[in-house]
Amino acid sequence: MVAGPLPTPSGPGKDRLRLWIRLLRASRTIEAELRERLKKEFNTTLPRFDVMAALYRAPEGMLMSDLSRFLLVSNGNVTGIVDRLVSEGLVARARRNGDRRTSMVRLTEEGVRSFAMIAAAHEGWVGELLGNVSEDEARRLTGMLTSFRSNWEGRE
Amino acid sequence: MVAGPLPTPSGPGKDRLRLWIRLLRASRTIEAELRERLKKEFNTTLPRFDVMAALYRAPEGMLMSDLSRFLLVSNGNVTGIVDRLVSEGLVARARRNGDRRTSMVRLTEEGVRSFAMIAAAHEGWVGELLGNVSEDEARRLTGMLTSFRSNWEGRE
DNA sequence: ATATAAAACTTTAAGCTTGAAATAATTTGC
DNA sequence: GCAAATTATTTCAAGCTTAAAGTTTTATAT
Repeated sequence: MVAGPLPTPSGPGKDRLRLWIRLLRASRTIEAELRERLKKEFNTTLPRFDVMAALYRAPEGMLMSDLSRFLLVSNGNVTGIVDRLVSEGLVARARRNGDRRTSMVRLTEEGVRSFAMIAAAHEGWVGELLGNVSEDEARRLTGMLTSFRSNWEGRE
Repeated sequence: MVAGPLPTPSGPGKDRLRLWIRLLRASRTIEAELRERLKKEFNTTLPRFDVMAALYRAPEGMLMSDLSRFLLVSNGNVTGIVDRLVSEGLVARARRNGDRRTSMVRLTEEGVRSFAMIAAAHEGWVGELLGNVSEDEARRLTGMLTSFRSNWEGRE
């Protein structure tokens, strides 16, 4: 849904539709640029970066279900991404004694080192790509987005 | 990149990073909900909807390359989606006399009817999902997003 | 004219994504 | 204790996505 159904929609509710289209186009444009740079500079992907970022925040590890809930993606999806990260030695699964259904997933030492480097570049890129948003404006926008995010928290 | 590298980043440039994370989470949350409803209510997908929306705006048709540029996705991607829409009778390709490399892609009559129905529901959903954003706030947010979109237009 | 380059698409391989079905382990209700 | 339900995860099929390589057609430069 990058496009609106009509060139310039108007009428009740059209302002929200237009907002949604802009929001989506903005995030897709930035996302595409970040994905390209991750590939070119670090030979990695956005989903891998997402998973590693989540794990970096949780040194003690996360359950697969926590990961998928946090990343807003399906369970099966995370399985595949983690599989690949494990095969590259960036992530490790550890079976737990308590509950043998679950496995704690965490970054390896190499994973931590690797992510730290990528994250630093990533932050710089975002700063660059959003360079024409002033810090003040960024805070205000963030506030507005947060306010309507709260309507969604815990939904299902 | 739904997650930040640290729970609460702070320092120079962190406001833009936080904005980006919020932007991405907001659009992914809404996107996921719309995708689910498109599937449940109309047995279709977001990419199909995107393509049809673009074609609905252009009754005379669009070139494949125009479509992919407009939708911000790769050429090969559009080929597959259009293939499926053609096989379902919603879209038609028409070879042009002038340049035999290109084909004009357009909605069929059934495609137009189908899209009109889906688009009406879609607009309602967006209105609902962004219900707690006032119309005025929506216009202001749209303006802010547009201003930094302009930095990207025509980039490559 | 004719090679060369450019343009418009399609194809391909690898990976991402979902929803649904399948497995396995744990918890709950009798 | 044991069947039934629940929970955590993986597997699967279908479709989406990209970048790169391949095809066909058109434009350009000798």
